[in-house]
Amino acid sequence: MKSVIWWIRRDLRLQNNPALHAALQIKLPVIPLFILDPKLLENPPSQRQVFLFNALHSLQNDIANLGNALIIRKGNPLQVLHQLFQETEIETIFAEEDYSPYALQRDQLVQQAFPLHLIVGLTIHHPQQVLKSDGTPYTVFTPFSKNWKLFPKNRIYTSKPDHLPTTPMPLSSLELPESTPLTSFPASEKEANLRLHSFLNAPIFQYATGRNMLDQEGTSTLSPYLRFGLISIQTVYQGALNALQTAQTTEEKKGVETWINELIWREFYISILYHFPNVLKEAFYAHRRHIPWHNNASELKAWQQGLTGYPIVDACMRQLNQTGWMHNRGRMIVASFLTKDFLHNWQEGERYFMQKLVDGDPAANNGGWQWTAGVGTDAAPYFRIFNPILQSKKFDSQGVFIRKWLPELKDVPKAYLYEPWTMPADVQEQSHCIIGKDYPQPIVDRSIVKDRVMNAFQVSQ
DNA sequence: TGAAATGTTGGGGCG
DNA sequence: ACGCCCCAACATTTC
Repeated sequence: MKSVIWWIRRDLRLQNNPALHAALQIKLPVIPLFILDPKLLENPPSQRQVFLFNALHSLQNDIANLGNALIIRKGNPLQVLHQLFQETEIETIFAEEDYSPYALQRDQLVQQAFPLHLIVGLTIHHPQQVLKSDGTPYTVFTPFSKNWKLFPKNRIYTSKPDHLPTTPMPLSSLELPESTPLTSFPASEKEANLRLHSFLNAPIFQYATGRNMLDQEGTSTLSPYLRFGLISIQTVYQGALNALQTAQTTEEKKGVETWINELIWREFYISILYHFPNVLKEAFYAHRRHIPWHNNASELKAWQQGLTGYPIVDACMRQLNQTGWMHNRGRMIVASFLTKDFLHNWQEGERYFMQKLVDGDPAANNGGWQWTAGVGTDAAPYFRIFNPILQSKKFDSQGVFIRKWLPELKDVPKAYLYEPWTMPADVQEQSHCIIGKDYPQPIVDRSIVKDRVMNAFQVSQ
């Protein structure tokens, strides 16, 4: 008897899974397969990889509860599939389509050798679908989002199947190494659904303002779960549409709409990477590819470690280092700081974020960095420079966030918290925080920043 | 999904 | 009553 492979890549879930749904339609035994591709594995493992392994463990349990077994194999996907096709009779392979340059190339090679059916599911719309009237891709967000909203949504909603027909012959599977759970992001499909629910329950209605507050839990924190598909974007989007129906005030409606916009930003950057894969190597705009960056190695290091002397920057970086996640407002602040205040090449920041972020996704991460640096699609103008002091006063108005991540500033009075270098010597002593010893002097003199950025960007034109 | 500089307006104090 | 100045609040411009 033949079987069907459900090749799992970025869709580690049972509920509302279009690829699994398609595989079940065939009415043959299903082989749930995950391939550990050495090209995508890191040593030592990043927090993202730990999250992935945790999620695989969880999926393994969920699949076992359906009377089937998740098969994990290690190696080049072509070779792994070749081996499987020799071990057992396989009718076809179903997988959710992935649009990163590496995934596209990999799947193209697999398709030349095997019957691989790619199903749309990573995004609501295929990147080929939302195009300008002349057939070329959008490079500006607003018209993209308008058009995106016009397209009818293909809604395949499938609840968790209650049975997964299994092959009569057991297939061998790799034992996953034990990995400790990430405290901030327990990796299971159930957790993803819980997070969506609690977000839709209240925070989404204040999202328009709440999303900016560093000291509040105003965001969904779904990004790692969407990154690996522990929840479906369709489920998430439908939840938001339902919230839109129940929104009472215009403010609440605005909150929901703002969040939906963020989901569209996600698809916008996936689309940009799909149509312009070169953005992973260079700035989207040719005239922004030769900026004379300052690129100081010790400044980069201070930024990475959260030791720049600017509290909000350091707090955000330490949140990233410790949890593998950073608030979106924080990402903008620290990215602006690296690329503008330090005038450091955005690609170095992009790389560091990819190393550290549990939700690190090449499309969104690249898009965000090019946006902040002012070198990419629909980018912030290059002269838009975030003032870390103003930003922290605005979005961490009580200083709760700074104190949480910078224990050395715990006792610093609020009046000096945002600019600790202004503390008189006696106050430094009283608050057990000697500037230059317990907490660094600010590394860059912000009064030179704007001129330096303006010069660098003008030279590059 | 800036920030700072510059411009405009309007209310109140005051001679 | 009126003009003048000051200045905060808001709007516009500039990078």
